[in-house]
Amino acid sequence: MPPRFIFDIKRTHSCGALTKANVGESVVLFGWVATRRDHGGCVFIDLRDREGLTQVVFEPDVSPEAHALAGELRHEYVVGIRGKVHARGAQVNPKMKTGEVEVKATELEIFNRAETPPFPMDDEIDTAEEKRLAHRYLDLRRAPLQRVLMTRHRMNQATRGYLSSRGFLELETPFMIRSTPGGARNFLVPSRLNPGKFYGLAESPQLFKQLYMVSGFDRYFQIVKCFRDEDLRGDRQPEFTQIDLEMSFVAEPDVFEIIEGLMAELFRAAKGKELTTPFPRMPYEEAMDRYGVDKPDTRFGLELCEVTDVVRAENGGGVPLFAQALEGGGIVKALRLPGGGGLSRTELDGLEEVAKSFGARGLARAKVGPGGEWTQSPLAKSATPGLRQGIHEKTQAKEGDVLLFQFGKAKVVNGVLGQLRGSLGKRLKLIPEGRDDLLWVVDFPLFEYSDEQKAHVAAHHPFTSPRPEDVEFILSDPGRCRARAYDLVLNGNEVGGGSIRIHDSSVQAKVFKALGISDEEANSKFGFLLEALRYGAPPHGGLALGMDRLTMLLAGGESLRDVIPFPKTQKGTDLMTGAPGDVTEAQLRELHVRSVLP
RNA sequence: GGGGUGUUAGUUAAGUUGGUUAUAACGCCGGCCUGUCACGCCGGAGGCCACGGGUUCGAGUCCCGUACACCCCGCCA
Repeated sequence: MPPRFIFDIKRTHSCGALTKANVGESVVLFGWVATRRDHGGCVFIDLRDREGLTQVVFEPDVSPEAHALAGELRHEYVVGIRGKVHARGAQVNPKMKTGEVEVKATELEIFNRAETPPFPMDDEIDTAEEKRLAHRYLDLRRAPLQRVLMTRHRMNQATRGYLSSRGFLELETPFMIRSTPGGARNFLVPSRLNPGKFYGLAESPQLFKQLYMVSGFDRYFQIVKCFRDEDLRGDRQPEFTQIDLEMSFVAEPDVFEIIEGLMAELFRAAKGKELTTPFPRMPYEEAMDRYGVDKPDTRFGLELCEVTDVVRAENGGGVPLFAQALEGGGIVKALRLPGGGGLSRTELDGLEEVAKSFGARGLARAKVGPGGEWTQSPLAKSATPGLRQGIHEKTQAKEGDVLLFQFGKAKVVNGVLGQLRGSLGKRLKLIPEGRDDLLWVVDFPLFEYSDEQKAHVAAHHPFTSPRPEDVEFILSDPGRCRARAYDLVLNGNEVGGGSIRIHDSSVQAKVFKALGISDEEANSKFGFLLEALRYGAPPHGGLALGMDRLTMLLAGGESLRDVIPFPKTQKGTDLMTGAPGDVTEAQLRELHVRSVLP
């Protein structure tokens, strides 16, 4: 029996490995046919594996058998070849990593033929994402996706290496846990053994990592899946991965130092870039004031400017809408576009549409003329000279600028202008290429008032420690309490968040009370935590990084779907497997579950 | 839950004021070709115009609904 590929003839190189140094060697390559160029007399193929491409030539005078069989090759056939490495001489292809050499095949085996793929396995394709997701295993053959997943591997390895070296233990936590109130909606898993009862899939390992601290493990980390049954976005998937960690006997600077070191490792692993540490820190209030968001993109200016004082000093400045906003306890803010006077009316109308899409009722604006007058503005007629001058001073507006205004409730004003600023940054190309800005946003409020629930809710989560000096206000004036919480922001994206936790059961009980969770409910749902905190819990805190989002930002990608191997669509379906799918009546009966369709 | 965009060969797109047989490129199939690497040349096949209604003498085109995908708001402690 002749020698057989795989069994007797082993692979000697990857398809990305051969160089001039290998000329003259006999090599064995396995891989996929990326392209074929059949000249009749001789046949070229580019053979592909995850490491790259190598040109293989079949010539009748080298091996008539291999040449004949090569005529049958098509895209994506899986083959093994043996042959000798030759220098290409004058035929070098500078576009290929292996372009200085080629392999003249003496033997060819077709391991598997392939149907014509629904789309090409090229680097750049314009095939609809829907089609790519339906055949994700083919999409993943493409080099850009392979590169992303290799980057992800390096990031995972860097995380494990770095955190282990800093004394963290990689410990696991359960996915199937008790469903908890508040926060993200849980996916529910019916319990066959306990009729009518359900597990919730963990939205994060939060409580378990705190319990590890109570147990004395001191430092924990995990690269862990989390599950949230909320509506999807380009940057939100129902199951996603966090780098989760927790530390005992620490305050904020200790967590920051560890994370800054980790981020430096991740940037190095992902794209070989060196970061400057420590990262700047910005209070939440300042972020909202200057940028209108709690995750500011500091790579460009275009900061918001509050002009409420000016309006008040001018008694409304002749603008009834401004005056009304103030009477209602609202604020007035402006966004100055330097040189925005060059924008056409249509372009400005376009901006108004953008603002409206973010929830604005309109977008008052004014072009600043040579004498400081306002033109093309609904405010131009009524605004007093004092108002204009005051606003110009505050915003440093000059001739040729455009001022955009929002007024009313601070939340809406900041929301609209903040999002408008972000969209203008991209649209006007204000973001310097290659720049990465990392910063900590600190001093978040402990509670936020929810209009919908007519109650205070935890701004971060209910286990976040208040600042010690604010503990006395937890029940009397919750809005005043600041939290020991912090977010890590990269280029305007929240990539991580965490806090110093409550390690005192009486403080924890107060927070539950402020959140409107009764003693009974707290004991029933979080009794184990309150109890654990009574048995000697160390001061502790930690943070979780959004691994997918981080990979997207570091490896490049428009959406999380570009960095998750098998992602869900916006409706949470898997176009390849058809999940979620039907189940049988028998399965439901066994689970004591009945489905009631809308 | 709300708003927007889209759906035409395997893929990406074109398709005029509603009017004969729905185009093109790439891919695919067959033939030719010994230096290509976006190989080339010749020939060919391939369509429930997303689905369901409606208007009309006539619908890919107009109207209504549905499905799916994507983007945004709400939501995501």
